[in-house]
Amino acid sequence: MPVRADAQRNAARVLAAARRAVASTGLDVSYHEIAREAGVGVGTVYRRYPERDHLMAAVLSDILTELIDTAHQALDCDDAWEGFSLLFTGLALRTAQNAGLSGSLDQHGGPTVAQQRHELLDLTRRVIERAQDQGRLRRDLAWQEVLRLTGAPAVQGCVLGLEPDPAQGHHLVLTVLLDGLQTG
Amino acid sequence: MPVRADAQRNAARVLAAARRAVASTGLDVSYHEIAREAGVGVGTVYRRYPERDHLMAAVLSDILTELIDTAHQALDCDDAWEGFSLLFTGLALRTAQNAGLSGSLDQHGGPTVAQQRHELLDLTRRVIERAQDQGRLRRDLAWQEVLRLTGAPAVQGCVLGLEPDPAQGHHLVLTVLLDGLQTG
DNA sequence: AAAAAACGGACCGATCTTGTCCGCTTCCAC
DNA sequence: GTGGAAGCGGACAAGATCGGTCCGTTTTTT
Repeated sequence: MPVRADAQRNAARVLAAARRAVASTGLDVSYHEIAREAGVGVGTVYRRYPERDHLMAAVLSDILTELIDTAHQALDCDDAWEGFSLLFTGLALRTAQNAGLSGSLDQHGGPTVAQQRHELLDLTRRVIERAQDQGRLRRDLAWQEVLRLTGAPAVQGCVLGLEPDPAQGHHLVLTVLLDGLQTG
Repeated sequence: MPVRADAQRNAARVLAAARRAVASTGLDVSYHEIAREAGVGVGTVYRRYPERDHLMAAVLSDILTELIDTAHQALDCDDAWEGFSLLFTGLALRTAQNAGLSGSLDQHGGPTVAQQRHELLDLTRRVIERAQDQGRLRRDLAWQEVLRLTGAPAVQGCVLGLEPDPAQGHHLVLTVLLDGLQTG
């Protein structure tokens, strides 16, 4: 007996809703809110993911899959700087969108997530080192340090009450960061 | 009849605790948590600040006072770039430390806070424009945009699980940002 | 030493979260 | 069609947390 059609549809809805909810609220978002966001009952969410960690692992895996794809595209660019910019932008935007995630990837998420993260990390290192080899990217920063900079645009707001324009804001930070990362 | 000694001591404790609590949790931190942090009973906190807005105004005013001081130091520097770097670093660090504040300065905080913010904003604009006049700071960014960039290092964590080294991390982001902001 | 001032935290009601349970609905096989 | 299994939804119980009060106790001052 195959999986019922409505079950499959709802499973997709729940995962998508969970991604949105985690992005806006953080990893500690409640099941009820995810259910509301998905337009299903809480029971459905609990039935699909009896363990909170499984849900979070699914969400994280979803995000990592997209990033890994971007990393492959970056490696396919002939121009190493172009590839680096592409991946750096992708990482920064994802980080910003999922600011609530913090560093808690370790706790939640099983071996799959760990493996995906390792894969992404390896791809990223290659993108960065390649750009450095071509002399386009500052060499005074280790690749881990460059990576850490992708978190910079994850700005929530500003003490000074300036409206954080999400569309232009990110673009602005990224421009200055990339200019700062380029070799003179 | 003068203010009792223990009352004075506790008032200071509460304000300091509130600053710490707001910095780590945000403006919506609970009175109970502030009391716990301060090592006093909740009653004491409520007695001192019956209105939540008054407490938050006190906290914000405390922070703004420090920043205004930094801004004056910046204007005192003969080298405009040096002054800009000083203020930019100060703003960025404070922003990072108080990431939870978001843009909600407007709601909370009375006229004093508003006035202080205005003063800080004005000083900052002068520091930035002076550096641009001396040809040391990129002119393709309006001063408001430069200011917005100070929020960039307010990184909570990284999707990739790299430990966000608070000491070195900030320094790193700031270095690259400042390099990106400098004129070629 | 006694009055005044301040303190602490138990306590109350309201709100929010986790997790369960069961009557109702939807789907699939025949 | 139709019957029964699989899935659904959301009311509900139990626990945590929050804002805010109140009063017996401690501390300070005179």
